[in-house]
Amino acid sequence: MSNVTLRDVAHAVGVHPSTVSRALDPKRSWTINEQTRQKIVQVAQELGYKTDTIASGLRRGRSETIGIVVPDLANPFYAPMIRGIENALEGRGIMALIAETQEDRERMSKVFDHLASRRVDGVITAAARKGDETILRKVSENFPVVLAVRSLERSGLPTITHDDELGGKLLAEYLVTLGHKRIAQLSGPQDISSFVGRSHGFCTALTAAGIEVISLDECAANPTIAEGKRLMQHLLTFVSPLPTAVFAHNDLMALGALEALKAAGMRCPEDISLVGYNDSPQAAYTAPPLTTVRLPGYELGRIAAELVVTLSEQPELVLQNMSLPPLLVVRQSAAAPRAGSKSHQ
Amino acid sequence: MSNVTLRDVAHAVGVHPSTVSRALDPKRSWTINEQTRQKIVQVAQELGYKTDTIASGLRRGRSETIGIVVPDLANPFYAPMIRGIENALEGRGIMALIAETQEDRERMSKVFDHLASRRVDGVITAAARKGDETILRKVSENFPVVLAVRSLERSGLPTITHDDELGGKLLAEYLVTLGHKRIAQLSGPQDISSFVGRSHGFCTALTAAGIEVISLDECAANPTIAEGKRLMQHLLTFVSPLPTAVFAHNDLMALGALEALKAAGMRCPEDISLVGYNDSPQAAYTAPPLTTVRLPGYELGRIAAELVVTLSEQPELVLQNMSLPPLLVVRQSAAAPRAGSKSHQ
DNA sequence: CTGTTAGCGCCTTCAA
DNA sequence: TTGAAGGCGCTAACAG
Repeated sequence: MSNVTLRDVAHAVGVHPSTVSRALDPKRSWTINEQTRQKIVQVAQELGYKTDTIASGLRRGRSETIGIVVPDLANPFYAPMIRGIENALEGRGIMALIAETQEDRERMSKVFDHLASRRVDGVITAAARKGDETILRKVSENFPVVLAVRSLERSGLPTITHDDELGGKLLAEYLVTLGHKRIAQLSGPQDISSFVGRSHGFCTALTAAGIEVISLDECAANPTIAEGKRLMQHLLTFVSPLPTAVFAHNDLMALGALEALKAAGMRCPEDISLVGYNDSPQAAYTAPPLTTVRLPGYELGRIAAELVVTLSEQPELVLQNMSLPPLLVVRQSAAAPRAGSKSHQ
Repeated sequence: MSNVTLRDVAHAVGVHPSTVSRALDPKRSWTINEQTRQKIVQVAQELGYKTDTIASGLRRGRSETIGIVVPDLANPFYAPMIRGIENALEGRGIMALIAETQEDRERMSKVFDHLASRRVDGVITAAARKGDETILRKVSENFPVVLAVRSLERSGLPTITHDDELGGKLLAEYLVTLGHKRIAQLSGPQDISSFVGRSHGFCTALTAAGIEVISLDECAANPTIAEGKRLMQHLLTFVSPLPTAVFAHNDLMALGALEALKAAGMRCPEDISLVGYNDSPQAAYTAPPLTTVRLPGYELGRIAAELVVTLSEQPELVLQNMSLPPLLVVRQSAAAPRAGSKSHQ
């Protein structure tokens, strides 16, 4: 039924397939007699003709497809970003192939193979980790690769990210303002730029305030709920006296930390204040609602999409990397330390 | 760099492209002399040859691509389902094009046009609403369309869903067991099968227990946080005496309802018990943690993916629809009604 | 303004 | 076991 081809339409109208092809392509339809064009359009419509993107792509060397690579589909933070990308794309008739690395380099490698084999016009990846430079650089010889959210030092790849350093600083200053003096952080994997940036901004700001951050001797293997929970348990067990405030490097880890807190009979923010990062869609609905930093995923997605499309059309273009500003979102998971807590010191 | 074609490999080895094509296809490589085959495989590897899925697809009439259509990417409930689908697909070298309808029929129509134009081998849609029958039936003449989560009466389309009726019943019985007698529901759109099923199972069970459900005169336009909030506000304003328990037709709506409750100074579950549906990833982390019904998204995704692949290979196959069982997940958003509340009666 | 020709990269005949 | 030929559906280049 959708096996209607250009030839069928051409035959029905009584013209050559090329003419149909031209008439149906906005960029070339002006070369066609207005009357013939209208007739072609009409007949095409009636017959239910739809351009075969595959065939067209083969001929033109473009697939009108871009890849989106995310670390973890279960992390709700990526939903807005994906949406931003798709919204930017749909107007251009481009569709997105979405794949997940699960923070595993081998998987990532396979994913990029698949995407390459499909001749995508470009890829946006939010899954870059230190050590991926070689793979990504090689891949980017075939099509533009845009780094989103996570950057990669000296990879030379165009990057749309977010000022994690400043975000960490905002959080630190906020906790200091509340009166906290014993402050810890639950670190995400240090081969991911975002977490390095957050950590650095956070620590620097606290040091400037004369406070030394309590960091565990361990980072999360992955920035997930499970790891957040594990690290918080670790902290509760081995750190004494306990901190009055904790910075979990993303909202997912904060959720896990919250769980550990509850399991240990500690209340948040009464006993320990907790802050996260990302302003994931669910951060406003946790118990207590999470104080966090907003990373504008939707906008970031839009921009990354526009960038990758531009690059796919003009590969030589060298564009400046872009960094979006963070926004502190104050909710209820952080409060002033109680006198009782303070006395621990 | 990845412009390595069959011809290049053939040239390098000194054989005909067909031979390379055969040697590299597991299903036909047995026709090839083992030595030549090994050499071809090796050279292909060295040159970095990757099958051009586009060209191959054009020739074979398969794109090794399937479409996933969801109503709302921001609904975290779909993440596990998408993951289930992708996991089932990746072993077969199939990739997924993901698109969102935002519960809008025109968008859905466009999405299917795009997918058809890309010659997908099949589509899994979780976005079906009453009235979509015509479009979907027509589309399914071109490639198999599998309905996931939401069914469509007399559409004749293969469906992997979940027993919403039973889910509603479980919730009703649980609330009755807790001692509730004044019970209301916040209904999702009634042109979506899931909500009809939930509502029906819920009401039937309550009627059997001699309780009449309080239903608002209005349903949610969409099953979203915003609509859940609006309906709960509506209920708090116009229903008197207030119910002691409320069933929000999905977790997102429950979140919104929770927000409205808080804004009105009511506590959950002390003043009003609340239950949701789906067991979305974040349901365990709300305040209070949400009592809900688990809809096994991951499994559902896997099954739907296997089904659509099977159908794409054997279109004539008629398979039975499948319905997965619900599971009541008791957390803390529902409790026995307080004496004070009861006295309202 | 429209038709002709050629070929994108692959795979499926058919022939050797 | 391998080669040759043809064409999937489309569009770019060249004629006319």
